[in-house]
Amino acid sequence: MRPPTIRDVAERAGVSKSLVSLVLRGSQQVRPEKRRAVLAAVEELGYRPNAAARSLSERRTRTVGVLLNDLRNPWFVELLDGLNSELYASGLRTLLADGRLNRRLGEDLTHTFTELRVDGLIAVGTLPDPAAVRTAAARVPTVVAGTREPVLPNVDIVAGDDELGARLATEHLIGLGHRHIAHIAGQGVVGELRRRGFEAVMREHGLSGSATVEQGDLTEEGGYRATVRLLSAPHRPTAVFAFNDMAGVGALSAAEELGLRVPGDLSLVGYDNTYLARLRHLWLTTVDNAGHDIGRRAARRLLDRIADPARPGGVALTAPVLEVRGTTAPPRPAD
Amino acid sequence: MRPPTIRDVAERAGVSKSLVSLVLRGSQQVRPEKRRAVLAAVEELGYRPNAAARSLSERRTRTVGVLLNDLRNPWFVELLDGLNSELYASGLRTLLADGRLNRRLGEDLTHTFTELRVDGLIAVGTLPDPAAVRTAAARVPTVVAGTREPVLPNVDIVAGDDELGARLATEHLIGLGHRHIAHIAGQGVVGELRRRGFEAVMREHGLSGSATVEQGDLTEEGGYRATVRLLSAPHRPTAVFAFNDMAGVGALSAAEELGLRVPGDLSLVGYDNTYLARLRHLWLTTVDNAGHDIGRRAARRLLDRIADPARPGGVALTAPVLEVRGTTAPPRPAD
DNA sequence: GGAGAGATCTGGAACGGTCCAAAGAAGGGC
DNA sequence: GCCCTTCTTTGGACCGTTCCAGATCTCTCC
Repeated sequence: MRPPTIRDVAERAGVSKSLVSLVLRGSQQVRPEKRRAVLAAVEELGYRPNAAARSLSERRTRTVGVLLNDLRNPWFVELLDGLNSELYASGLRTLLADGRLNRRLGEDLTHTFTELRVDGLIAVGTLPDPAAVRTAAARVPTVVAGTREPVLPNVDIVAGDDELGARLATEHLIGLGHRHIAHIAGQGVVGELRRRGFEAVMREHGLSGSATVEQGDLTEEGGYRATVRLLSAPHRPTAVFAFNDMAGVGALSAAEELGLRVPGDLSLVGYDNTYLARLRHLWLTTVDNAGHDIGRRAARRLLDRIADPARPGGVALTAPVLEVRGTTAPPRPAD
Repeated sequence: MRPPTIRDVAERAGVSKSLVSLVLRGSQQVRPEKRRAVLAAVEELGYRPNAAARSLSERRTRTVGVLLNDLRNPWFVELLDGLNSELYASGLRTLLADGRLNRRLGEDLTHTFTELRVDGLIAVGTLPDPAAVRTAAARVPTVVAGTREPVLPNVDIVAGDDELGARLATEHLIGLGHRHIAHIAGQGVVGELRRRGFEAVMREHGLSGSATVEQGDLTEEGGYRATVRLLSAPHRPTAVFAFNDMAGVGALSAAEELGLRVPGDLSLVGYDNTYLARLRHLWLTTVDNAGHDIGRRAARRLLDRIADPARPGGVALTAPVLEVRGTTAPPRPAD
């Protein structure tokens, strides 16, 4: 009971397998009656082409591998959405691998992708093993999306302008009248860039002295802990700019627990404008990092790179936009 | 500049391609020195087997297709996680397709999977096009996870016991002393089952008269709207059991906006125990639906079905557990 | 009626693996 | 030294497509 092959179809339609192949690939050089005969046979047998055989022969898979850091991070999912839609429109399917899940395996996921001979590779976010991306990029057209590293010879980078985003958030808080502002920092290059933007703006306004940076991580828990530390310090900040929305929500909880009202006693800005920030009950002021757009641009870059693998790599930054919601306000006049 | 093939490796190692194949598949029948020579050649050439060629010849792909409803739903992601880990352990890789994204395409995703000749198929959640699952299931071993339909001849179903979960939530509220309880209903079979569980328990306690059902959907927005309607009615409920956590969070927002305190003035229960419910700032009492566990069980079912495609389909339900957090309390005595 | 030009159609060689039957090598017993 | 058995190794068929060179058909024109 094997699935029918192109030969079965040919036999049924009374033509050669080559003609079936022509029909299926939409050739114009086929007489209408033969075309109909072939299509009828396809229908009757329920024939489906075998993708493995096709890609073996064509030497390409029309498939792009996506190496993702963490599916639980809503921002990545949004990026993925943009990526998918653009790639799909170009007839490429997408193969997803979550690196977090298989962290132990390290390089293994790129191994899988190279064995599958994917036509391209997209690395989303900071990955556990940058070396794996390097070796993969030597074989397959590769684009890095949503982060700024690793920087590699023939690899494009598509990301948000994190430094600018951090500047927007900080300027907003200063504009409201805040002076003593804290930043909950993230990890990796992205964390570094956002911190740098924060510090630069504080410096420009002569507020370096009242700028605090507390290390957190990408989770709610990390944001919570960092905020507890910040708010128990002798001279507490009146505003907190968190590395991302998750950390921002953690900060919200900490403030509440310590009896501070947001935004009355404490202003709060997140980052990414995930659906978390849009939940009415949180309604977090945040920086919109345009995940969907970044995904689409990464896809287009990859298509260009597949067409011309040797083209020099470049960095494309998307400008983020501040999204003001309910967690920011001027500080208490008494302050 | 083609990637090296098994023949290149054979030539370099001074053996036949068959021997290379044997070494790579771990045969014990190879003399150690030859094995070493082959492995050295593999290393030097950077050889990677071609998955397409292999699956063409082996007539299987060691790949499972996962048809997902919506990656934005955290519960599905958790299920996926369980699925992945179990399948990976059995040497199967996972191919993910988000049906929501490609809704217009309808059956197209199962088409893709059948063309790829995946060894198995997992349909997660209520899918836009159940007919597509039916036709796919006729060709490929299939398991439905996280929902109760479609019921098909040779298809297993692995899901949470939604009716039981709803009963737990309702019993909890009644146990706290609530009498007038509302349910925000979801869509599809799952919505139906949870509503049924709610209504059954209310009836058993002679509270049918004070049970209200308001239609919502799976989103925060839907939960918000439904709750606004519920709370503006003349005889407002003292507790709300929402179809899922998202809707529960919407309800939380609505209550707050109308000046009701949770859980003081209104108790609230969600469903799924997603990370949303675990956010300290929300701290939602909810029903843990064991997504990870369901994923693993679905994977095991699929493995069994791949081994014996003709085995009769069955339904495996996981018992959910109530997770009491901060949004439920006894009603105001005055009530 | 035949040549020439297109339009259609076909056989067979890839593509890169797996697997099987059989060849070759090595060891054991007489 | 020879035959038999057990290990190792190998050539070649096959998996289901695509693609190319050439075969065959159909027309048109002289």
